[in-house]
Amino acid sequence: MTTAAKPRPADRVPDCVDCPIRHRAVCARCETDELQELEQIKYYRSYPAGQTVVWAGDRMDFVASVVSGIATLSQTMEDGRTQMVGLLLPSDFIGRPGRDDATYDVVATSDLVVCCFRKRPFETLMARTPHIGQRLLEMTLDELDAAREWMLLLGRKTAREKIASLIAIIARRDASLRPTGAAREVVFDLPLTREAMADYLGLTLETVSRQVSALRKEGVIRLEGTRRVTIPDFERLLAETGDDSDGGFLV
Amino acid sequence: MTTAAKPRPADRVPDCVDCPIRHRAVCARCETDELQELEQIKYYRSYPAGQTVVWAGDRMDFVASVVSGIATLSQTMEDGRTQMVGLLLPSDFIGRPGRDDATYDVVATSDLVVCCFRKRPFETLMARTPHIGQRLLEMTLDELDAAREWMLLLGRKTAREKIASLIAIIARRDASLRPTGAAREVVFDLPLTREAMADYLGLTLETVSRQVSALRKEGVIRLEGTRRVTIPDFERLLAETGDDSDGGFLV
DNA sequence: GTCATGGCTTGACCTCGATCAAGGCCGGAA
DNA sequence: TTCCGGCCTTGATCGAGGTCAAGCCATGAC
Repeated sequence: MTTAAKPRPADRVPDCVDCPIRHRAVCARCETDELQELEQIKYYRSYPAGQTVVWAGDRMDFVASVVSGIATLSQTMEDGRTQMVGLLLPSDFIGRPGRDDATYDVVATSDLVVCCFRKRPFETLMARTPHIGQRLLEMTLDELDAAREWMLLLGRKTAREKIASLIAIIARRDASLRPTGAAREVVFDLPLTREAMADYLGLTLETVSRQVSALRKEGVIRLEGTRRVTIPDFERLLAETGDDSDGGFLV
Repeated sequence: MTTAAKPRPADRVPDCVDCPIRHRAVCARCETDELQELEQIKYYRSYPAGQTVVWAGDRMDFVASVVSGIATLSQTMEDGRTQMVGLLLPSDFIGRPGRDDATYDVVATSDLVVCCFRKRPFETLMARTPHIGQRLLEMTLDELDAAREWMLLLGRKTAREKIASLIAIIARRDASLRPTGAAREVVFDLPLTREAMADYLGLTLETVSRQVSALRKEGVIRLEGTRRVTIPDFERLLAETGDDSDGGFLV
């Protein structure tokens, strides 16, 4: 369906790292007109670390995709107990086509840049462009698997296993994992405060702190400051997660 | 897009209660050919209560939709700890297009009838029929919301709140809720054993039993036998769930 | 009838993680 | 420099829920 006559925007933005949705859902498979249409309804927003992007219950007139930085998705009970229900990393999707009100709080954990699309036009475009919907279905199914994996963690794992699991997941996802050090060490920064980790794991921040200290004292991890983590032996860490030896988390 | 010339199968199966996917995803919006195609790749299976329908890791060459009965979705750790991650009621979808191996155990909790579709043809049909994918996206997003709501329950609620929440959810879903008794009482049967409830709530069966007894002794619920529950005052039950007063769970 | 079985309840006890409290560390403002 | 506030650590204590154990009750086999 590619129109040869028109210039192809895909050529202008070959890698398109600035806008994951367009890259992952559209570039590779859709034609020029749709790309241009997406271009017209998109805009960028950025938030400093700590700022709330969306409050649960707010009206949302856009959907968005994380470009850089980290955000969290969380719910809070009347009495203040809060549970994080998702961690949003670059390329993750925010918002739900077909729903007008936000269900969760979205908070920027680090400085954050998102690529927004006005919701109505996006929905219209989606209705006409199956690829976008299919890509979204794929992403949603992945998120569902991650949520269910997390249910096992929240319901059945011990505090120590929870901490080990979280560290393993973040380590796996983190870019700096790839250039593995000579000694197969993994080094990365925790993108979350102890409190945020507690909210994610269904623990208190004191318990998080104690368990992190315990893992450090036993040599499962090493710490520089409170954020920078070195994992000398990834297998050993995995053994602490309680997961099956081989793969474990899909997150 | 309806073809006037051909007989419309939708007329033959106006309510189509025997096959929710076809009904909800297709009947109302797609044309004859697709309906007939679905017809050709579908078949029914039934399982007695207690039987495992699919084991995690099994190869799955079908997707399916619950026609009647109740099934559960659960994961088990190496040492036997298990966590239920979903409750499948009639019209719920089983399986994931694009994935060949089952991620979770599916167990029939009551006698169960499912409507299966051979996976490859279903995927092919889906690629050509946007409505099916859209419907599936909608259902998946709902499941994701339910899973996240459950994460709050697992991570932050007390045993008593968990039990109250589960009872409220089941009561809401249950058909016999509608013909509300004169005194606004709600009566229904728990479709789960105490052990299954424990697996769902991240508790032990003893704790479930104790908390159910406590709610009974305090008059929040009444019991006939162990399964049949009467809720004399639904508001009072809701007050025990820890949820916001108004709506609460979307499940 | 009796026996076995599966599902449930209840009690006694213990442990893991929450709670309460104090203090350390570090970076930024004055 | 000092001071302050955010973030983190550690200790002491408490309690919700887990664990272990005994027993109940209904059903079905024999």
